[in-house]
Amino acid sequence: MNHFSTLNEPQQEAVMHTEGPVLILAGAGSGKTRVLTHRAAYLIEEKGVKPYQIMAITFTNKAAGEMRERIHQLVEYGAESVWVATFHATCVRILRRFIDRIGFETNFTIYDADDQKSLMKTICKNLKMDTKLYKEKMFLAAISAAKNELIGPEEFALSAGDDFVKQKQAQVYKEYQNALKRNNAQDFDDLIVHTVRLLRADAQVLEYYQERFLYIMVDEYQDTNTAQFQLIWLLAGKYRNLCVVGDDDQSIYKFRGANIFNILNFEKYFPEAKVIKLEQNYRSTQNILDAANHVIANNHGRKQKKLWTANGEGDKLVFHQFLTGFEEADFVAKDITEKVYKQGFQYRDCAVLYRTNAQSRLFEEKLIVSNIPYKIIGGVNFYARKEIKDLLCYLKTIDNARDDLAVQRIINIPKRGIGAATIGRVQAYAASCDISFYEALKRAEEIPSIGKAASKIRSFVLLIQSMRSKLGLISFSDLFREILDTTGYVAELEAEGTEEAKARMENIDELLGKLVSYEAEAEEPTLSGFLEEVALVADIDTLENDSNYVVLMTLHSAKGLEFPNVYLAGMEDGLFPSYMSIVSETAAEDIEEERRLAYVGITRAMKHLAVTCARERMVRGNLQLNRVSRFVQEIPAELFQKAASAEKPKPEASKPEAPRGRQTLGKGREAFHAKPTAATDTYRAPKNFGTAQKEPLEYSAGDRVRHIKFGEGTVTQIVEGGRDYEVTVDFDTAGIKKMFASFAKLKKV
DNA sequence: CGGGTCATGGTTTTT
DNA sequence: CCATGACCCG
Repeated sequence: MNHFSTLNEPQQEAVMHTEGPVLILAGAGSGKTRVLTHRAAYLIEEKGVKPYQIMAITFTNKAAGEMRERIHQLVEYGAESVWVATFHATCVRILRRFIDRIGFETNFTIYDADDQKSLMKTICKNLKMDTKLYKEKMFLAAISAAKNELIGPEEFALSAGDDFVKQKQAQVYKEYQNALKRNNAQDFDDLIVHTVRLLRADAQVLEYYQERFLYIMVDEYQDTNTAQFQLIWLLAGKYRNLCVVGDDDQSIYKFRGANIFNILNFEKYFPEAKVIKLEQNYRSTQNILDAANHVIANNHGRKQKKLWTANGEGDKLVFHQFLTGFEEADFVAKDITEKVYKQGFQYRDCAVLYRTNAQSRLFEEKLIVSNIPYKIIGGVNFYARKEIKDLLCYLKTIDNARDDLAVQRIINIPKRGIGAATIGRVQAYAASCDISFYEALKRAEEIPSIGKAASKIRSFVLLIQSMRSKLGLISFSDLFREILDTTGYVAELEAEGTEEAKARMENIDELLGKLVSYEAEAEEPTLSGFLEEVALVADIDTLENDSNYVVLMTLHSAKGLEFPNVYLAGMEDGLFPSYMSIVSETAAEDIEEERRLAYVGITRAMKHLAVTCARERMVRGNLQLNRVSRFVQEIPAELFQKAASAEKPKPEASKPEAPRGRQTLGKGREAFHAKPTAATDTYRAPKNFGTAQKEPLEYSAGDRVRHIKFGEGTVTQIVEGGRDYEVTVDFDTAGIKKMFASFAKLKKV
C-alpha cells in the first residue's frame, strides 16, 4: 500500500520511468502536478535519491509553492531540500554564487519592467534617439526578444546588416547592457542569459550543478523560451535525467519568446526520450471537455491528443450575448450570488476570466454593489505600485546605493526641491568622473553650477547615511517605520485624505507586514534578501487557497488553475481574439495562439462554464460593436443550454441562445432590435438610434472588405459616431484609413 | 522648481 | 477613458 497505486497507468509509467529523458504530454486537468510530485516522492523513497539531487522548475512562485507543499505531504522527511523554484529564482541563486566568474558582482539588484523603462529612457536621451520615431518600448521588446534567443549585443549588431532600425536597436542594446552593468543590475531576461553564459564559460560551475542535480523536472514546458531550454540542456547535459511536462495546446506565451519547438522537437534533442501521454482528465465534465476539444481541433500542427473523462456529461454550458458589458457584468454578479445562495458554492469556487485587464473594471464595480467578495489578480503588480516602489527604492538605496535608478527615483520624493536640472548636472558630473550617482551626490559641493541645491542634496545624503548606520542595530521594520517618519511619506498621504491616499497607506501597511514576516521567517534576514524575494514575485503568487473570494483575472494568469464555476467574459471577435491577432501579418499563427488561450480558459472549468459577450463595448472611450467570438462559434450548439428558462420568460421569440448563425449586424435591422438575450431584462435602444436610423453594416471588425478605390483590406475597428459608423480599415496596399460607413460603401468579401 | 493645463496616444497577454 | 508627457507660468 503506497500512494503510487492511486495513479492511473500512464501516470504510474511517468512516475516510475526515472532514468533518461521523458516527455510527458499532459492534457489539461490530467494531473500533471500530481505526476511531478509523486515522481519526486518515488525518486526519494523507492530509488534512494537524495532530496537535494532533485530539481523541479516552474514558472510561478505559486506553482513552486504548491509543488513543494505537495511533495512535503508525500515524503516523510527531506522534502524541503528538494530544489523547487521558478526559472528566475533558480538563476538568481546560481548567479549570487558564481556570477563573479563572468565579470559581474554577486550583489546585483534586479530590474523590473518599470526600471527597465526608465533606464531605457535615459539611454535614448543620451544617444539622442528620437523617441517619437523609435519608442522605448520597441527597443526593450527587441532586446528582450534577442535575449530570449541568447543573442548578445555584438551578435545582434553583426546580424543587423544594413537594416537601419536594427542598427539603432543594436546601438541601444549595447548601451543598455553597459548601463545595467554600471548600475550593478540585471533585468529579468539577463538572469537566464547570464546563467547560461556562466555555465557555458565555466566548466567547473557547470560540472558542479550537473553533479548536484541528478534529476531535473520542468513544469509548463511548452512555455519555455530558447534561453530557458539551453539552461535545462546544460544542467541535464551529463546525466540526461530530464523530465518535462507540458501541453502544446496550452502554449500561450509566444509573445514573450516561448519557443513551441522546445516541446514539438523534444524527441529530436533527446532521441532516446520516452514519450508519455496523459489523456484522462480529472477536472471537468464531458460537456466542458467536448467544448474545449472542438475549439482546439481548429488548430493545425498540434500533437494529437484525445482528452476524455470519467466524470460524466455534467451540465450544459451557458451562453449569453448581452447588449453591453455592463449587463454582462450584471449577469455574472447575479449568477454568482445564485450559485452561492442556491447551489451551495463558495465564492472561491467562482472565477471570472477575460482577455484584457481593462475588462476587470466593470466586474469590479458590479461585485462591489452586489456585496460579493472578490480579488483581482494582475493589472498592476503590488510591488509595481508607486508607493511600494518608492519605499523599496529607499531600502535599495540604504542597502546598496550602486543602483542609480533607485537613488534618482527617491531623491526628490517627497519633494525636496531637487529638480530635473540639478539631477542632470549630477548625472553629468558622475559620468565625467566615472562614479555612481550616489557618489556624485556625496561630492555635491564640488559640482559646478549646482548652486543652492547643494545644501538640499547634503541633507538627503545625510538622511541616507544615518539610516545606513542604523542597519544591523535596529530591526528592518523599525528602519522602515523610520523611513516613513523622517521622510514624511505617510504624513503627506494623510494630509491628502483622499480615497486613493488611503489605499496607498494600506498598501504601505501591507509592505510593512511583509517585511516583518520576512524578518521573522528568514534564516538570515538581510535587506538584499528581502529586496530579492520581492523582485521575483508575480501577482498570481498572492492568490491564497484558503481565502474565500471570487477571483478575476486574465486568461493568461488562469493557466494552471481550476475552478468549479467559470465565467468566460468578453467573448467577442476583436476583443478575443484580439484585433492585434486578427490584423496581424501572421494572423493565422496568432489566431491559433488566441485559440489555445480559449482552450486554456474553457478547461479551467470543473462543473459549470458560462460564456458571455456583449454587442457594444466601450474601448478607450469609444463604443465598439463586436460580433460573437469565432471561438464560441466553434463550440457545438448542442453543448449549450437552451435559452428558454422558466424564471425568465421571454416576451418575444428571439434568436436561439446557442451561438449559431448570424449574431452580428449582418442580418438586417432585426439584429438590432431583437432582444439581446433572455437574461437581459430590458432592452435599451442604443442612443442615436431614435431619429436618424443608421443602416446596419454587413461587416464587422475582423472582416475582409473591398473599397472601390483602396482595394481590399481588413476592418480593424467600428466606432459608433453620431449618425454614422466610423470604420477603420487596414488596406492591403493603401494602409490604414478611417472613413464613414455611409460614404465608403464597403463591400464584404 | 513645482504645479497646473493641455495634448496625445495606447493595451493583449507577464516571469 | 486614463495615464503620461510637453509646456507654461508663478
